Amino acid sequence: MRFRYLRPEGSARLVAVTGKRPGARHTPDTGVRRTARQGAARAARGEDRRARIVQAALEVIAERGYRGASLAAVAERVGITQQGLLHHFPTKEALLIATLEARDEWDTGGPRARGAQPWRLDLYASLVEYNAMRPGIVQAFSALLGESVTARHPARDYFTRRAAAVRESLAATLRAEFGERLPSGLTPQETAPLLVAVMDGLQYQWLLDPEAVDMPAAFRAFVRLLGHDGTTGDHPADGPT
Amino acid sequence: MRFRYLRPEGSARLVAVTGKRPGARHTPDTGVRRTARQGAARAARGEDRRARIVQAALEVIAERGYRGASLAAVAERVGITQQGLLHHFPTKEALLIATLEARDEWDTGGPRARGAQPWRLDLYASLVEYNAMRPGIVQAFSALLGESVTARHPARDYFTRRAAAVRESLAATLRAEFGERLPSGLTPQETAPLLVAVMDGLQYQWLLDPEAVDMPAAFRAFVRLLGHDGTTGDHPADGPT
DNA sequence: CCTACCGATCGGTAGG
DNA sequence: CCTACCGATCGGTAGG
Repeated sequence: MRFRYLRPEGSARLVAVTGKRPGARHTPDTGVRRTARQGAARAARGEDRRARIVQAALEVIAERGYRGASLAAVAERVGITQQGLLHHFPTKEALLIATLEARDEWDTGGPRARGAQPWRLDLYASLVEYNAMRPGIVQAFSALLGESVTARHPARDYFTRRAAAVRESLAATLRAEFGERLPSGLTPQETAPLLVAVMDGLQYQWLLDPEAVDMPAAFRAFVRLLGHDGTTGDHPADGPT
Repeated sequence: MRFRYLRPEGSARLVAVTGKRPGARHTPDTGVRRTARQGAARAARGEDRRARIVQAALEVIAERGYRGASLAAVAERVGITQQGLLHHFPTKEALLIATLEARDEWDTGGPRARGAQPWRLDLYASLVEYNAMRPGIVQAFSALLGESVTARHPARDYFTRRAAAVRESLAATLRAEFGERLPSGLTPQETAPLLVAVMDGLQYQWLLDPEAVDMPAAFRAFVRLLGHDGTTGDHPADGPT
């Protein structure tokens, strides 16, 4: 499986552009004292390489899960050796952590700011719609969430904290929009875990059978359900997102 | 982790009771012509052994997922060799299939009858409550569901079909209870995938943080949400299950 | 970031 | 030809 949303350019192409072939020794500046300019360029190349490794790790995790993902497969996809990979990420677990952190940065448009104001509810609907356009990332994180409930999984703590944080953020969002009681009669505290469950659960149904499940539409239906107070008629239209 | 809900008796105990020690050769009936009675007892012992292997497989899958589960670990837990295990289940995948089928039998009290009438909605609430008492099984199947979205996973087809079947059954249940439009305004077809998502999604939150998430209460809140028509007051009590 | 490796363990099969 | 296993080991691959 390929994830074009994850790879704007093929790694083989990029290697060709930089004039670097797999198997070639690094540029022959050995023994030459490095200038500041060279150091900066080297650091930038390292950053780029790490980002491409994380992308490749996401792809391999999507295909085989974390336990099934070999460092060799990730390295091959990037076009480096396994030991080259271990230069940037000293252990498999370190690579996983970097991969988990990368998603948070994509989702929030940067490292999550401390004390950031809670999202509005329609921002979650937008996120679900966005996710429907990047099945590779959804697949990787759904596989990781599933694995994370097994014993001593390195992503367990991440998903536990994340779920709690999203529940809290959602409860605050619901409280801001509806107060202490939603039109449906539920409290924000009761509703938040249901919203998280719907988001996670719909992803599995959608990944397994995209034809059968319209994930964004189903999520919007759930949001409608939350706001429905029984007085807006029997046949509500698609309503505001 | 131990699953006392999965193992009413310890396997080591059972071995002692039957007077069979691991490593002992089979009973010395070699060279003696088998009677029909001996054949029947032998077959019964085979059935029991297969059931215990499936239980052990569920435990190991709960701990390590399917890809991480080794046949050796399953065999060790049963107290037989890996080759003894492969006598009963010729491949790892055959063992997985047997494990998946076993859950359906437990959940429905036997192999699912053809054309069985749809469950009532409160039967699903009971199932969620029952599941809260057997975290091991929930953990195994949550891990499998997560893995199943990865490439060429042997349980993918099972989970795809199962989700579709449960959606259909739930839609029929909702149609029988509410007709073509629920009090909330949603249709049975819109609601069914949300119910499946809530059941699956709540399991992950509950497994990761049982203190933070009351799975049965959350599911009951969702069922209330479905039946709520905006006219039952602002503070509905826990309501009928 | 390479070649050259390690201790161990994988799913599955051999003959008896 | 069946069942219920055994001790030993196959060719490959895992993370590091």
